[in-house]
Amino acid sequence: MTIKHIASALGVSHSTVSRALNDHSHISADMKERVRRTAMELGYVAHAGARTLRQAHARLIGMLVPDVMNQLFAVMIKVLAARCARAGYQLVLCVTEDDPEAELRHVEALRESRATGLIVVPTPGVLSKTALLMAAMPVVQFSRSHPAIAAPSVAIDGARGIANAVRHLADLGHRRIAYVGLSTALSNGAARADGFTGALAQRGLKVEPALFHPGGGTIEYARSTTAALLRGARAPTAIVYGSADLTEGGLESLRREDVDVPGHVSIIGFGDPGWFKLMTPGLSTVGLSLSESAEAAISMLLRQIEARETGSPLEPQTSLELEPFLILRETTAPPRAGD
Amino acid sequence: MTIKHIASALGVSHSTVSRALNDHSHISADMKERVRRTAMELGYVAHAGARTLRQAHARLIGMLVPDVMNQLFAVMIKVLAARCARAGYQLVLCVTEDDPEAELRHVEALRESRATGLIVVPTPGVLSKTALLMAAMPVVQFSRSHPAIAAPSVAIDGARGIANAVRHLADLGHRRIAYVGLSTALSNGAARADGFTGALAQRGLKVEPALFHPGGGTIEYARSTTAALLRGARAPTAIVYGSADLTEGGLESLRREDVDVPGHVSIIGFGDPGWFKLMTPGLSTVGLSLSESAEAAISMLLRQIEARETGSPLEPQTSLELEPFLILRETTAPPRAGD
DNA sequence: ATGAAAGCGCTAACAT
DNA sequence: ATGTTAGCGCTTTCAT
Repeated sequence: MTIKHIASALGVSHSTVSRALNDHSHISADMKERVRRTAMELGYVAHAGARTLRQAHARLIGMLVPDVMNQLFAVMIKVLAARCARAGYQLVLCVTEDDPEAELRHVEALRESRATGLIVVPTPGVLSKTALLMAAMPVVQFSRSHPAIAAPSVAIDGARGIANAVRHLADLGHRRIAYVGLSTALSNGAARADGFTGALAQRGLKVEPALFHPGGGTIEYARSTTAALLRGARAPTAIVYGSADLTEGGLESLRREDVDVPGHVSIIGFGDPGWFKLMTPGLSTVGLSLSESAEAAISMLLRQIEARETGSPLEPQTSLELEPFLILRETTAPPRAGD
Repeated sequence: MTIKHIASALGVSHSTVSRALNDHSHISADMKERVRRTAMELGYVAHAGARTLRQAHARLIGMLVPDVMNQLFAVMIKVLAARCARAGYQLVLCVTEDDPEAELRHVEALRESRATGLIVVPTPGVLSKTALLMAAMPVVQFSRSHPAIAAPSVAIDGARGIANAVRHLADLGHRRIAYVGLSTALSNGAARADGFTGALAQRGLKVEPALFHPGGGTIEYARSTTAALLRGARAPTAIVYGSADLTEGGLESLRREDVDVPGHVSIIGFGDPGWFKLMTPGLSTVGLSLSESAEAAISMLLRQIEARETGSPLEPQTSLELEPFLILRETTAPPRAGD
């Protein structure tokens, strides 16, 4: 079933059918109607591949994330899916699991599909070939950014978020504050770790290596690190977590060891999935504007795409960092007496 | 940059280049190597659209879900993404938000893209045109199923899961057990509600309309229904929830009203996101084999695709229901004295 | 082992 | 307002 079949069924040329289907202005309303009806009756389904053969791009937008279960990325996907549907794009979802090779394969496939644009959470080790391929399309980096990728980014100002948390604890009287955070190999992990050490310095405290763990992103990492921290000789009186997953792991450990929070240790998490407030006691945390940042990234991408299409000059896009805000619930208190 | 450029750069015909790139057996290893190198150097990127013009399908698999934040669907997406990448397919993610019109538009787009197959969580009101379009491709239904869609399904045996929960509570001595569940307009909602009433009957209890609320799927619905239940004249001594989101809403309400669980009411949730065990007290719930069911659905789809490709007869695929299992933690106890 | 040629379904420039 | 024609980049016979 192609436009040619429709054309011969109607005794017109296939270009008339094409124009009618595309709502071209020089086609009579009557003709458009007849074409649409026959297309319907014949069960015609346009061939997207044939169309992209004649056009520059396919109506596809790619999204590369390390993980779909992460709330931040899940929100991004949700918002992007909505915006894509509205703008007539299909969403191709690629999960990298932070593997640069997988990332490359996905970007190659996206280029072969002639995807119109791309939102990417780059892996720590983006390959040069990947960056090269990305240079050929509108791209926005999300949550993390990589110097090899010449594309604007939208992220959370994690340094500010963590610094706020640390200052709050220091002002409460804590001197031995621990950090369990993302690896500094990640741009966002590095920023958050800097926020931690910076705020400590600001309050005249120095980072104790035994309490500083910017070493991983998994629940398991936070679980074991937290357990070790609690058992350590000079245990911290407060712990700050550097991601939502890490917070979950820490909470598991605290629960398992039946630690008194905030009596024994104060805790500040990162991110705010709905269940944080359901904890007993309610978890204090660094709140993030997830959908705002997702929207910002998508708008940025759409602006690039539009500029490319209209050939307009597009003012150089500047990267964006959204402000986190401290949500104080019940897991912070002055340090235990004697500490 | 097309195979023709590569061809003339090498002084060979473009069909040789095509064959070399596709690792055709009649091409010398040397030629393959030279072609690949020049393709590389010239920055050649194959054109997927042109390829699908000559082939039956594009290497795309579609996934239609109502919502990406739901843990069950998130796991499905994660597993599907991994399997697709492994099998050389791209994953097109479509979010329906349970809107049949949106669902139709997505399926149309998928057909136009010549997607190879589709995993779908059907909306309650699947349009006949949607079903018609789906009939033209390998499909498997996930989590829910709709009679208009002639495709096998993989789901959780929610009736069993809920029935187990209810029996456990009845055996503990509860007589006034409430249910807050998904709408019966959904196939899975209907099954779970049936599981509830069936188990009640089995234990010689009858359903009290005031305690039976299979009316919605949102957190907000569970929050308000739970609040009303607790305030009611003949309040329940136990509440069973019919989905993970509903459980979360119920928990919010219980927390807000500072209800003693399980002293005052026993609670059994549905699903088991990691944080359920972190609640105080630890939440008893109906556990599900999420990734097993996701894997089963994908394998089923891949088998259909393969059968279609080899033209083999494919034994009629039978739908699958996975067994849930009760996870008893600390939110169930015998009813309060005097009840 | 390689080349020549046809054609997949569509859009668009150029007629009329 | 509609028709004619020429490709878009690729795979795939059919030749050689």
